[in-house]
Amino acid sequence: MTGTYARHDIFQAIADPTRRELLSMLAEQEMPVTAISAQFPISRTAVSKHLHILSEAGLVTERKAGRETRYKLQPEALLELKQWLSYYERFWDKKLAALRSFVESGETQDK
Amino acid sequence: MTGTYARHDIFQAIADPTRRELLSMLAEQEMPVTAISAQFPISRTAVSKHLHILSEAGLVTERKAGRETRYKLQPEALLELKQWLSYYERFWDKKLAALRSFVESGETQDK
DNA sequence: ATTATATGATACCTTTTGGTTTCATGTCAA
DNA sequence: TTGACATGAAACCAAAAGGTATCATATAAT
Repeated sequence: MTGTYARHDIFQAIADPTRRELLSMLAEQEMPVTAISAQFPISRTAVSKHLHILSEAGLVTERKAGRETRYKLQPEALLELKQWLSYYERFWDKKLAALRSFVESGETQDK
Repeated sequence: MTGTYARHDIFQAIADPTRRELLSMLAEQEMPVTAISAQFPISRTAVSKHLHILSEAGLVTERKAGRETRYKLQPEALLELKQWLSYYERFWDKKLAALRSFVESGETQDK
């Protein structure tokens, strides 16, 4: 955590397990920093830095409400990941198809 | 890169841009280390380390063939990522549904 | 007005990461 | 069997990452 939050992309953002936990915690409820960090063994400052990284990657939104800052999930940001993944899905689909036809041809031989 | 490759998970593995490039390069063809590293501006050793990390995460397979080691994509490993993502898809689906009904109710009022 | 709360900003520290260079080893070819 | 090629392994390095503690500031509550 560098202090100058220099453009983390979504892949880096979700690489950290703590940040993935943060995302799941913020999926259903909007929460302020103190309430969030109470759920973690690390300091409030550390949690706050993770939240900034997630925010920078567009995965959560920050909203000031009086003296607190409330965070919640911005699920649309995960679309980029979904698209990245979809490119590779065809490769595992291809392998599954190959396996299926192999099994089927095996059955044909047996009959 | 630590030398002792201590269990990288798939999220860490895909966090690095070089490693993501490696994956796309190995998606179609199986390739040996030297041929792979010729495509990158970094040293062969560095590429080799990235390949080990990907291999450890199950994203590529290593196969020794004579004096060379050939790598290729193991696309099934990405299933874990797909499952993680699918949990969040319902959140953005929910938002889309809310938006749609808002737009529709607006149209109703206009008529 | 004064105190307590919620958070951000800084400075600092340690470990991990991504990279390099050099050396060792196994394999192929002449 | 000697040399060239493909890799792995080790030692080392600078920068980034994750974390802490402390200080400053804005907002609420008494």
